[in-house]
Amino acid sequence: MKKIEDIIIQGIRDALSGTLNIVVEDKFLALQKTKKEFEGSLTLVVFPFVKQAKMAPEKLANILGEVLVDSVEEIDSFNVVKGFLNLVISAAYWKNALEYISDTEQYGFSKPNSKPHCMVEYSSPNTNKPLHLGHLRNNFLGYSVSEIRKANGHEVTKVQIINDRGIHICKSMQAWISSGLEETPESTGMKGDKLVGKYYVEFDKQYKKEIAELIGEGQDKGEAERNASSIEAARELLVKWESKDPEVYALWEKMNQWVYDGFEKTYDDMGVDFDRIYYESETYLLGKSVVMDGLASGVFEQEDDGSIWIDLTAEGLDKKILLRSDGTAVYMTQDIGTAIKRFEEFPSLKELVYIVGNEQDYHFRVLFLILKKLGYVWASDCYHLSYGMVDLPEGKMKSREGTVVDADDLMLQMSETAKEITEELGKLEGMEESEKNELYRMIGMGALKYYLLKVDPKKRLLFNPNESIDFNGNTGPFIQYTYARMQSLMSRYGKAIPNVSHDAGCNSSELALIELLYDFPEIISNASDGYSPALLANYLFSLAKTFNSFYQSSNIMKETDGDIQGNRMVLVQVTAGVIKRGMKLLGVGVPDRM
RNA sequence: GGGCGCGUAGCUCAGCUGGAUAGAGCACCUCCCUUCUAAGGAGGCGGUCCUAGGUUCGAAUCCUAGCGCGCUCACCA
Repeated sequence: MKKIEDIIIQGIRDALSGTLNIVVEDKFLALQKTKKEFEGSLTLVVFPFVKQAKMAPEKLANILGEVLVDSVEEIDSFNVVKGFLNLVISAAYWKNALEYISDTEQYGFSKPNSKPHCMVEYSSPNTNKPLHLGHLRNNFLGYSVSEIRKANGHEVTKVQIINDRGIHICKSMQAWISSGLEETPESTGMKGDKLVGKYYVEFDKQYKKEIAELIGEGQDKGEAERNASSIEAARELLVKWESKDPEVYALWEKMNQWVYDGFEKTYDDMGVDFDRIYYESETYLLGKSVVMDGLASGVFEQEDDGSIWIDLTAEGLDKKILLRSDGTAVYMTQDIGTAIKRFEEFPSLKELVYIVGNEQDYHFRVLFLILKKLGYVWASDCYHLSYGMVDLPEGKMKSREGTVVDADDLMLQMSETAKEITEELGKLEGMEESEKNELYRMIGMGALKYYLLKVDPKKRLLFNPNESIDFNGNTGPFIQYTYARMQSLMSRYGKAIPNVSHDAGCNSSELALIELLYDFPEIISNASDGYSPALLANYLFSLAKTFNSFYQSSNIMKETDGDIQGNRMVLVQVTAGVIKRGMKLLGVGVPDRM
């Protein structure tokens, strides 16, 4: 189906070159949506070429309008306000559009795997702590960005990297050992990640205590932090781990496994998945060897103490360490190795997207620059989707102050809230208990995911745990509710949805809905190119709102004209389809009733 | 201090590569369930778009400076 914008632009171009005998640059020939308070669907701003036309804006707009109405079949009428030419598109065109939408399978989506292969890295947790609210935003974003890109035709590989080695996990190990309790998830009934996290907290407590004691004995802060016996023990574990001391390695494997088991449950609850998992312990050695190669080729330089650096001062950045003097790897080392490994493993890869918080902006600038300097041409295909931190009303989440919002707790709480609200409304008569529970989860998770996804990823996000999350207004449940209403209409209608009738008239609320549905493909494309589930979320909200308005103003079941009723049912069906598939891209399910 | 980012209604946010009287949701106030699910709809109240300059026919949007906030500049991750 030919896009109305293209038809009109062509018409305008013809009118300009014909009647007015001027040629206008393409960039000025952009149509915009007509503002609500004016009549029409699309608007041309004529200011940019009044000079060329040597005419007052209004006169020019009127002339163009008249020519367009005559020459372009799809334009019914026009009106001019100052230099704005508002065009009214014929109902016939919109009915054709509706028919096209209704007849098009997977309307709005592009052919699978028709666009470049893209890898999306998200989640990327450390293995010493359970997942929290920040991870939720990360995971929901990563999943949704991936699904949106798929819908837009990209081949997508979802990956995560697990920071499974390093001093952090050694801290948990050290606290576990020194407790002497031999606690396991089985013996305590705790989720594995929670148990390991508990020991991380305990380590920190003990460590702080020792520091205070050492300071009391007259050491300065830096000394005390270095000399505390627990950190020395943890450091020793790390050294032993690197030399693959069997006992330490076994404990490391055991405790990491506990964490993985715990994470798996959390990922399952989140509804996210991965095609490939990378472990830092598997990639840091490659990183190290690449750094050594870079040293040999002169990209990097070595200090007297043996540490290896890159000097980026010429690029306006600083010097960055790539390998410690004792030869051990830093974060950057393994990230270099991991990126290379990925492009080797997937030769078709055309893009690597990192979903990582904006606190690491600098890290990724440096990483991409290093890869470029090392001569990897794909360095420019790497993109850091830098999302804003999730803040609480009192500021950052701080584990020390116990303000970290745990992912498992929050998800559970959302389902419970959904249950309370649903029971209060009491609309689930006759539904099975298990079905109800599934619904509560769907609504609770819908609220949570939508809440975290509706904001532009790049912006910081404020989360107020007390006010929690709304179920009214611009929310997931609002959209789910609208969908449930549509399902109710479909079952009430009780017969097959007919084809679009071209004879039936269209009221304004129907037209508004068709026009929005018409935008869906462009929204998918924009959300994909801009890595922004928020664009899709806000679109779905306005679609739901527009539907509700239509629902309220145009009674369907009571409509006596069969053609009109049929067209309305087509609208219901098509809107439901767009909402369902759109929400799925956000990772949110929609219920048949609620 | 250097670098990066942000500052729109009481609150949370939309406003894409400049376009009309700056929009939603929440909160507050009016109406609308003997009518397809009121988790809904219709309307009202509410804004010097941080400030000051500049570019432009036109600036919330682009440029410069200032103010405020955040992140970052580790042999941490």
